Amino acid sequence: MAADHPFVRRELPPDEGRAFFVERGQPFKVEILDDLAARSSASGEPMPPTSVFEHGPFIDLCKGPHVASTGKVGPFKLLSVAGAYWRGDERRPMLQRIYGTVWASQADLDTFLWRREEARKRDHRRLGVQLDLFSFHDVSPGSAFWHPKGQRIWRTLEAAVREVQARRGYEEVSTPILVAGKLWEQSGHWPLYADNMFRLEVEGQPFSLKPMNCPESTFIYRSRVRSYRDLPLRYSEFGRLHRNERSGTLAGLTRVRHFIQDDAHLYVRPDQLGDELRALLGEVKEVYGWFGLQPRYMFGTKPDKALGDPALWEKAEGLILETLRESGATHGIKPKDGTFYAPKIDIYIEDALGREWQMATLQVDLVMLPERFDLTYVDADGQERRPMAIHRAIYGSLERFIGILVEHFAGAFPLWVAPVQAVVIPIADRHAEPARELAAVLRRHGLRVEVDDSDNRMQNKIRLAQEQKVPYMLVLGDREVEARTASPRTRAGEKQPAEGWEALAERLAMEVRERTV
RNA sequence: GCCGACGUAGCUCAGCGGCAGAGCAGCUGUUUCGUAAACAGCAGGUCCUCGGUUCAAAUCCGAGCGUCGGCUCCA
Repeated sequence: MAADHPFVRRELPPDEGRAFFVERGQPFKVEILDDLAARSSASGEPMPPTSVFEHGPFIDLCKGPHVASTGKVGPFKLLSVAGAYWRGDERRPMLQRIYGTVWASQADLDTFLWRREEARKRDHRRLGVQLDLFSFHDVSPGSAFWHPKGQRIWRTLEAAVREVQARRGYEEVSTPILVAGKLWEQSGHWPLYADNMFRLEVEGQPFSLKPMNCPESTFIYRSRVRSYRDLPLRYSEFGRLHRNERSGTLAGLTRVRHFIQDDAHLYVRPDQLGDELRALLGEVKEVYGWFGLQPRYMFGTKPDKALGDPALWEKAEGLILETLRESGATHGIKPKDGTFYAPKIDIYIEDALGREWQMATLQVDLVMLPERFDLTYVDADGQERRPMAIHRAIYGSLERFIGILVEHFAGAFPLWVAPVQAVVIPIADRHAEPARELAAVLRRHGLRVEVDDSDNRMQNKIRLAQEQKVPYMLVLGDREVEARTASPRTRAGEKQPAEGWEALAERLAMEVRERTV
């Protein structure tokens, strides 16, 4: 780079260019040239000349453009080395790829690296250890072990969505984890997805751990004759799922083999579809609002290999689009991104670092559950009709959702989610008993509270609570014990005026109830 | 699954053929303290596992497992 070699573009006649790379033993370059030749002969256009760039002793095939010389390359840093399949095809040879980043100025490069470092610091795998939320062990790769504090978060999120579901007319069900292979033959998953399922044999019969809940919920639907008056039926299930992800793809909580979904299946009459979709969009908005997240919607339309009546698809797609439009929500369209049995709406969010994540999903199932499992209801005219099924998950995988929350908040969860909402800090031993009394008052208001009655100094107790990202530290010394007050300090470092115990408890409980972000 | 790197105390890491180390955390004692680290002592190990090379292996080689960065996959 210091040598400042100029990049020189040269054009060679196609056959000469090809011969050049053959001679140098570069089969991949030759393949690209042959493809170009094949494409131009197919389109009838003349083969363009082969353009190469050279700088110093190095000559390579490239369409360009390039910067003028090696000295013009901005501040850069090489980041990593990894294998990459030739032309992205795993059946083809793997090449070594070197990753690097180049910026116009040193300041830009520094900013990029700083952001990268920030992301590393708030990595949920790192914070999960630091905050004692969960761990991973090689006795069960790809499956989280939830520690008490992580489980508190889990339970809190679960309770919150249960509350919404109860209010919105869901009924909770639970179905077996271990199911016969014939279920997946019926659903159509067996031939396609058997590799992704954990399979085992029970008394000579194939069984599997369920990778999804949907087929089993149809057994509850079919357990009796359904009337048009029964619909919509909304079955929610916190289903424990196992998917045999390939070992190299596992990553913390975001890509696991075992997870729990806040799943639900809604069985609706065609005339109810619009109302249900509207309600579901409202549900998504409500739930994501608790975390200050703005959902964005992506409409995935009919893929080429879709099953079912095209007219039905068209009708469903029309309804979805109309519902999205009238909801006023930001939405885009991903053509042909639906599943083979359903057009769908995927929900995306952007986190605090500007990264985009796919979260919830709503699928309008026209085929799989209704037809493959032969679902019917008796309509007003006495005729048997097919219901539609909506698959929906709001958090999606709880594991993944919590992982994303950890990174979004950098471990500093909103009060209502925080596993420890307040730590009471007695300054000296003589304040320990009143501190326990204060904690009892707070717990009566449903708050998750700990007392740090260790013989550490107050400063150290604050530091520890700060490291655990506890929202409130309640300091208790002679003055507070005398007045039956406590001096709150927030994890942002703000010192709040001393406050009476009962008033403090009510204030925090209110903040929890309102799910303030 | 594929390519590459990594795996040492609970955590973060050093050591890289010749006695197993540090800081933090833990335990014990002293200290009772006013808003981000009191002091001292003690204890803590299958150096991921198995095999090989060597007089000698945490260290070198091979295989397996796991993790990380990518690739592919993600119904």
